[in-house]
Amino acid sequence: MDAPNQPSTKTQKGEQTRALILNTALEMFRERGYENTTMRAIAEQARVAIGNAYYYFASKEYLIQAFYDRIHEEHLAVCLPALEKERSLKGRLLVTLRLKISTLEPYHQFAGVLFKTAADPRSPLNPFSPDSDPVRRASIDLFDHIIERSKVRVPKDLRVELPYLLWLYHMGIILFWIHDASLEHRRTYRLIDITVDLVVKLISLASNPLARPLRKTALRLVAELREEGS
Amino acid sequence: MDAPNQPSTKTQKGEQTRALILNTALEMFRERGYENTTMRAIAEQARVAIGNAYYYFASKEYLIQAFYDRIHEEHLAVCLPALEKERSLKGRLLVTLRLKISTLEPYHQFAGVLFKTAADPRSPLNPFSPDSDPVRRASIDLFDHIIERSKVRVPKDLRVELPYLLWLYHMGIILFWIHDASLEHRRTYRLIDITVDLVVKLISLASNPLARPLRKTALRLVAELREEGS
DNA sequence: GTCTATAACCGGATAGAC
DNA sequence: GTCTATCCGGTTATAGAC
Repeated sequence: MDAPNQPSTKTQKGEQTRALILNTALEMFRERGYENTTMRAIAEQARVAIGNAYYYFASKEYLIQAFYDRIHEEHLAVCLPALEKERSLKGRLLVTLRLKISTLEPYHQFAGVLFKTAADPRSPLNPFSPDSDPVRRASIDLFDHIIERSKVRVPKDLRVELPYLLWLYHMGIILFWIHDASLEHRRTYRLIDITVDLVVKLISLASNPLARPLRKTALRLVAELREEGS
Repeated sequence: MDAPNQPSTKTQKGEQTRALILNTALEMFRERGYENTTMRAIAEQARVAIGNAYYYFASKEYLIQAFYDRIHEEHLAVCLPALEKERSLKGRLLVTLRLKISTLEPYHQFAGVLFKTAADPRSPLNPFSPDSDPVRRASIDLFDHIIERSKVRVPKDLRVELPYLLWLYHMGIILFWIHDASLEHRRTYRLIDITVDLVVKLISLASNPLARPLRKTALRLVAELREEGS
């Protein structure tokens, strides 16, 4: 079952061409920014016809969707090995978030566009949209893995929602990073240090049996907000 | 000192033309949405040349900036009288937020675009950008007024940051509303009810002398995040 | 199923005359 | 302040080749 934006690159060659176009585009985005890179220029640089670019990517925005996938893969590649050495939840979260930011680093100036389109509820690039389902799931799964293989014990009800909540939190960090103009994004790293500490403490507090009623209420609210429609 | 996007409409006639274009645009946005309304169509409907529209609004997006101003004015007009009858902080926040949503109501389907552009750090429409300074200040001032004329007592350090924090909170509510597809946006109103209650309780907790150290830490974090640059 | 080449459409934005 | 003409780039359409 292919997503509508992934026009079934069935053949070997098709796969290659698709990758070629995407790589070319991402490189150009990094170097000159998104707006300054025209579809014509991407096609020319990749030495394909412009129609071909549109054959693989329904629109310029879909190149961004593909970028999400790419980033997630790269992040996993560095993150999973690093996680092997960390068993505390705090350490695991720190590693994950820091590596996420460093993976995104080369694209900082281009990242504004990401969230720009991502914030439109009708855009397929909205991380909550159906089109983003696969990446989002994969990303949430990572947080599930982080909890699962850590030493923490959390109550079942919280355990279920926690990966999603941590994913939301991580989106917040990225949003901050996008706006962060400090040198080497030190403020983002500082924010990570501070908030990871808070988050872990909060989880521990919420796991206390005494906090059960409050936790139930809070989780009901969360569940309600996640619902779609009516 | 005029903002760069407000090309000094000094003359009577200029003021009129500007208003005409803006009104026409907003009406068309409401009826057919932002993307489906072309600058050409706006100009035609308003019976001005397209170049003239660009004389008053540097880009199509700047019409949105003007929309912010307009909404804020309308909100104030209904909100201030209603606030006269409410002295409790909780009641005042409820009134303010509910009226904000109802003021925005006619523009719900067009609102996606707002946050779309608003999320781009380089966009002048970003509510944190210098161009948005006047509206943002005015909006934060409203929250200052809400606290000031209410019965609550909050410690000085918190008092200073509170208007900004409440403004942020209100932005979060709007973001939720934009994504809210429920009938008559009931979920947003429910969210307001629940969270206003939480917020007020939290303020009261944070005002407790025992909470002083924690409050100091939290406020330092907030202050740090607000800083610009380096 | 992939891919090319080319022309055309559409709408945001700009230039320069008046 | 206002207009017309033009540019530019995303996107589509066409028609055909491997």
